[in-house]
Amino acid sequence: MAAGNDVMESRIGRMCIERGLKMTGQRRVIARVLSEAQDHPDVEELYRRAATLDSRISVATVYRTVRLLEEKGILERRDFGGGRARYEATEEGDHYHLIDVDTGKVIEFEDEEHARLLRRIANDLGFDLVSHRLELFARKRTADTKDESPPRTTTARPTGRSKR
Amino acid sequence: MAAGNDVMESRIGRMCIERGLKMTGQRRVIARVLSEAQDHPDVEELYRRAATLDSRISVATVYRTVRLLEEKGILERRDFGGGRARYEATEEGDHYHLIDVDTGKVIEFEDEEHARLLRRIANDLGFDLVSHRLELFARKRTADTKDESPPRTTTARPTGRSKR
DNA sequence: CTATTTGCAAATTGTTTGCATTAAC
DNA sequence: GTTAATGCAAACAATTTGCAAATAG
Repeated sequence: MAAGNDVMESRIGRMCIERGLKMTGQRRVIARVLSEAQDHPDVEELYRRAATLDSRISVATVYRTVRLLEEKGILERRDFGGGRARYEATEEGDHYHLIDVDTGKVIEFEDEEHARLLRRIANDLGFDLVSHRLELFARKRTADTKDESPPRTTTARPTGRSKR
Repeated sequence: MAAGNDVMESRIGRMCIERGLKMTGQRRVIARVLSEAQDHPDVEELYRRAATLDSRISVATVYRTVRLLEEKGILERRDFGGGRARYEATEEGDHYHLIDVDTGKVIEFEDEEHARLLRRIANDLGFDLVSHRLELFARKRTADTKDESPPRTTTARPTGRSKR
């Protein structure tokens, strides 16, 4: 394995540079943490992970950084309930989140049909869709539950990333 | 016009009684304010309106009351961004909100197809849908924008209530 | 060098809570 | 009467900010 795990700028670090952001030590660390996150951490958690890599970092800086990166379009803020904002790197194409109400685990999925439907709805009301928010809160299906949904074929599918 | 605007219990006031809640003066006032609201007021706004009708009322009571009514299923809490919770009376059938990003105005709409689609998505992922959240953020269509949506007929339609 | 960024602690914002007092039922 | 509800102010949790010191470019 060849991965300059300390010399090379993280993916998000590179994006920061592209946008002309000053790369301080703490910013680089936070960028790395964000680049490596496979979940949707809140600021507290980001701070914890960042502090592990470099202890001279403060929560205030984490707050300032995520806000900055959100403004730059590098990050997206999510609200899965529970009062604290959670973050994930901006990705191509919309995806949505299903939150397991029992475990808090977050599952991502895509759904083309859905995105189209929303755009149409806004259009029908005389608006252009700027953005939207969708969260499903659900519970793992119990073995016995019979399939009651229409027989139509599915467009939904998990994107693979599974979350805390 | 015949409307005992002070003698009769408001719609939500009646619901409180049905569920055996003790009807204090302030609770009655808050219930009336909620019953008459045609929008999605936050606590601050509810407090302002309630205080107009009866000044001996405190924000704490408004907070306690909306929480109570939400637990009782009489009210629903919404989050349209902006940090504060907003409330509206529980209604039959799901409806969604489109927030005009320029004016902050909220438009409600229903969409049967949509609700079905969400249930199916959860199902396909192996879950039973417990609840969901959907908000559209949009901008009034500029006159020139051509219709680019599929020619299929619409299921979305405004429910009539238009909001702040 | 100069403009930004950081740390720290204090400040803000939305909301909750403890406790003595008041009011429903 | 008793139990629950209220007001007030203090407590909280998440996030923001002022300012002097540190640092990237």
